[in-house]
Amino acid sequence: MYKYQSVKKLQNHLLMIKFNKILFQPGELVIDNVLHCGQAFRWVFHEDLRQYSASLNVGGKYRIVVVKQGKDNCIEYGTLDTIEEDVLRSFVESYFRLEVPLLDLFAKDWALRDSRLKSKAPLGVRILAQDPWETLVSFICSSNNNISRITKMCHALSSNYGDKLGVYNGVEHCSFPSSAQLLERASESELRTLGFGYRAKYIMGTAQKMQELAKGMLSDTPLLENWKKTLNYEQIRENFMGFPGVGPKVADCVCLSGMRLDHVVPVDVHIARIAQRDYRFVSRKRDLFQLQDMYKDMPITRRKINYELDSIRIMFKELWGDYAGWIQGIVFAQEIGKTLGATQEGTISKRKLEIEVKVEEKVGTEVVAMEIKRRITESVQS
DNA sequence: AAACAACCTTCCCA
DNA sequence: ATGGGAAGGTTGT
Repeated sequence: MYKYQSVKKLQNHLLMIKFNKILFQPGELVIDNVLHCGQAFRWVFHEDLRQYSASLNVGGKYRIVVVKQGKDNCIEYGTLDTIEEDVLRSFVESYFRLEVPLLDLFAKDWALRDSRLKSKAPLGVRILAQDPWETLVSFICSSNNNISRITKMCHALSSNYGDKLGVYNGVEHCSFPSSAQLLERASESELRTLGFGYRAKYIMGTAQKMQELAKGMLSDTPLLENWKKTLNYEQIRENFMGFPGVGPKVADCVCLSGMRLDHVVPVDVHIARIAQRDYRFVSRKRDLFQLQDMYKDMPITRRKINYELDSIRIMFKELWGDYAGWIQGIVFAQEIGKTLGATQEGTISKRKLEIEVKVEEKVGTEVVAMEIKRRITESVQS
């Protein structure tokens, strides 16, 4: 009897969350695809509610945010927190970069620049505006690693070393730890016992380096945001590669998904394969010399860069333009397919799901949607 | 500058 | 069932 009541109470509590909507064109944003394409690792999927929840840095403070895909071309968002409605709304808009017109850019710019894209659909895949410090640490975890374990590691960081924020639908949410909190609460050996492997040293080293850079002043996200005000992309990347465990790929991921540098194309093994297989990329001596000259005053970049991969990045930047990183996100998602997510029990299961196709309205016929789906399945298998 | 082994752990697949 | 290989790389030689 009591049990039943408490369950009832819990459900009522859930219902008390007020969801608000943000409307957009059909296909502008497909949450399932965006949150599973390997740029965000701490969203929890609630299968029963068809909702996602996470703790996110909203204006300098981590808060629980809940989102779900609405029925008619919209996202619904809510929170347990006491945030003013317009603050949360503008946060969600900027987190999903809704000011960027994905479909327009795709049709009127990207597909014209690159005829290979004409046969593809953006599938609502967007680049997020994530917290820079969390993005930096998350992608340090990503090196030579699979998404399943990266997800576990990011959750382990917040639940072990972050601040408790509250429970949503049975899932406890914690903030992502600051560099100071990591230094205070974590250690390399403990991280190793938590399964971080050799990345344990990188994470503690990066937290340490961040504290040194801050010199007691601004640190973490505010410090990294300041880089954007005074430095160009190459300088920002040079700075990021000053952290241990951060090479060109990780630095570029943080630039794109944490610093909103939309033209940056992180070149991993898959993008390199696509460049050679689909775009007939061959490195040219002249380009490599040019790059060496460009980086002559950047010692860290010179030490860590792979010139061949960097010239792939530049090829795509020149082909795809100011939003090259967004196109990379779309191409990558189609190459890899959707992989996994966290369920409400906290268990993370590998499940090779097809990318959901929700572009029927836009494209028109179901035949086209089927064709896209078939192509994705093909690319996942290969 | 470029190539290559080593690196932690987990998951997948033969 | 059991073992090699890969996973959105980085580091040191």
